[in-house]
Amino acid sequence: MAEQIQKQGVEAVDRALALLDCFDEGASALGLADLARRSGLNKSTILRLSISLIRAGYLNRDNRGQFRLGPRTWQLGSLYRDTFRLPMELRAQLRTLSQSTGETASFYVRDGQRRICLLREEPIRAIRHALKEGVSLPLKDGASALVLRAFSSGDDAELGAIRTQGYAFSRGARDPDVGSLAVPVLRGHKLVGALTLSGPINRFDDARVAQILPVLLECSARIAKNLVLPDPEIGAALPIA
Amino acid sequence: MAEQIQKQGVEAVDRALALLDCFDEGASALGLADLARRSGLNKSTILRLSISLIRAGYLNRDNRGQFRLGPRTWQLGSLYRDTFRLPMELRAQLRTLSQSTGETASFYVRDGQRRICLLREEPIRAIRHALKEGVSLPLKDGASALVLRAFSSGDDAELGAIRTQGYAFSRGARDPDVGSLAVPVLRGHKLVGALTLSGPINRFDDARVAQILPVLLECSARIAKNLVLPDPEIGAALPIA
DNA sequence: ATCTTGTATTTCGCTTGGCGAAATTCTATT
DNA sequence: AATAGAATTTCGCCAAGCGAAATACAAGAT
Repeated sequence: MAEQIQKQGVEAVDRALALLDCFDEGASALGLADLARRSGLNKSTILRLSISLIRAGYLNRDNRGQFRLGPRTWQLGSLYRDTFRLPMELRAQLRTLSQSTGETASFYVRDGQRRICLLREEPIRAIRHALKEGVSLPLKDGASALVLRAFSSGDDAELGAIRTQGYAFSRGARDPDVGSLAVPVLRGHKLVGALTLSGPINRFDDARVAQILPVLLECSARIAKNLVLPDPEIGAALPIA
Repeated sequence: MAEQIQKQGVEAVDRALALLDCFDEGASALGLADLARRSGLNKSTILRLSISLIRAGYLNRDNRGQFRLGPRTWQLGSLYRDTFRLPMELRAQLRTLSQSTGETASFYVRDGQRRICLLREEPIRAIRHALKEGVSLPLKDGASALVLRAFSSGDDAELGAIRTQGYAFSRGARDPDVGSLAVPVLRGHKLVGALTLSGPINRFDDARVAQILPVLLECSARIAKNLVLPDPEIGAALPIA
């Protein structure tokens, strides 16, 4: 009774993608040895895989032979973002929202059983919620998670309350230091994403919420007005299982 | 003397990445059959490869079984973008630049023998230069290409002129309908990228250039001032050969 | 209800792609 | 020159993964 884990997929591809996973904020350039250490792969394997990755533009090698991410990642990512057919002013809206409230404004979309931070704008302020674009978070806790679930077709349960009040508020649910307030952005009756304001928990009390909620709602309405009509028919993807 | 093309890299990886290439503006959701047609791969191969791609988040299947790009693409892309350590206000700067001039403002970086449009902001105007973020263009023609080459270490030749005048202007070099004006953004003496304004060729005559060049230069200076000091040591990547 | 057509998924035996230890070459540093 | 650390190439063995074909599923049409 050795291994019961079901192996599926294509090994070589798993490994190649694992190489890309080696990069992160702190490591934007990695030598062959670094990559080998981080990925646990044999150097010759890495070299072989890298040929394919480089050819396709996902990876690059600079002057010194260091590996770096390639431009294709950004291109593909942009394509993914465009999938949601968001109005191009959305970013500007987030920015004004962030400036007028002094908190981090972000836009989340649902992807299967996760939520993705598609866009984000931070205020210029010492203490603020630092949030990286692109991060994938669980759909379990947090104001945006609640909104995304409450307004998704299918999913429902006791989230009816949120659906009627039209917003969600959470204090320290996912991260004990963070408070957040989220409202849905709808195209007709279909959910597009969640518009969220978040910051240090102590700044998010009931009084403050009462103060910023109207701003948030008004912004959401403004965004919805600018959504192009053709519905991309995205529909919540199936759980990645 | 059959085939002389040198085969290298890992076949399975090439194929998996080829799957991702099947998606584009017009095709954000593809059925298995579509994918097979576009990629030329066997359906069972696609299914097998897709398991790995889905597991890693590069691909997704929606309710109807259609394939879509997954969130990891955006995450990786954002990581690539952050590699350049650009000030977060850069986007806002582009926006004001675009608004005050009425043309498309963009920021290009060099990546090997190509230039990548990292960020872009378009004006709200009937006729404008539509440019997609993430696109990779040759380093041959266009104002931004000239700037990127003129200010890269190593590369030089007769581009000295551009280096001394501090900007490049091009009319219809790459695309016959487009005119563009570009200036470098420098961190110390090292090139970070090119700041560019582009639009329909007829709006880009000498008089106009004289008018917008100062705005562009001033914007570049403002951006440079906000660049965080630690140089990421990017260095032009080697040609993809 | 029964065909029909298009699409998706699973099976399975054969073969070739690709694995990785070790040898080799490159490039600093002392 | 000598040493060491990193990058690259070689090559024989074997299982990973290929794909044709069979099967299952879904949606109209009759």
